[in-house]
Amino acid sequence: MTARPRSLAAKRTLAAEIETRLRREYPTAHCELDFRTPYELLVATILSAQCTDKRVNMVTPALFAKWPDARALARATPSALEKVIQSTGFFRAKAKSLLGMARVVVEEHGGEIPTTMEALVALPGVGRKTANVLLGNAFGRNEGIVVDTHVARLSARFGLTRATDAVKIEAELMPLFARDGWALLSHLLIWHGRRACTARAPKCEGCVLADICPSSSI
DNA sequence: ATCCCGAGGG
DNA sequence: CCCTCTGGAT
Repeated sequence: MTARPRSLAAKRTLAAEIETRLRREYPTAHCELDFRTPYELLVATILSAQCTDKRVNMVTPALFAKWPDARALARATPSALEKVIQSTGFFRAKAKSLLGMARVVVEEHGGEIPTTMEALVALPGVGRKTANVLLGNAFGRNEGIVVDTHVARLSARFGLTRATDAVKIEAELMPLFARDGWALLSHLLIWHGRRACTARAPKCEGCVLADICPSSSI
């Protein structure tokens, strides 16, 4: 347990220590979604909202066998698609997103998933979080830190950020970490947020960051 | 009951 | 800023 960092320098020092420790704690942290192409990762990521990656991985093999790329998916009927993805929840909204996404990809990008933040976010059902996952994990880009609820909560607890809006949190967070490796860093923060730094009843005992955390209960 | 690596819409 | 969309796991 420590005081909340005040200066930019103090925040950077804390951020670097957090990253070092998390890299050591989770040497094999990686994206748990199964995918072989950018198209597959985009579909899987859209399906992963409010759903575990395990469950997404249970439905995607059938989905990709039926609709192996955006051109095929664009021709799917909503009911057939809904049937396949039903167990991931929000299935009507997700089917609508997937179909709209596939159609825009075919009509405006020649059937290939676009590789820029601007074009990705313009796709139906694709927000900043999903776009960041694609950029980091499918295109090897390094354009930002993925800010989801876990990253938002964890960085707030460490006093690294004050904003509640994801875009502002990202802007506050990026200057604090080294410029390379944001994709891996995002995974580490999310991973730790899910496993230890949970929303309710965080597992501070045994947390590798407890002694440098301003919010730790121990 | 409560939570899940969100996005769109009012 | 609020609400809604949904099934499954715990």
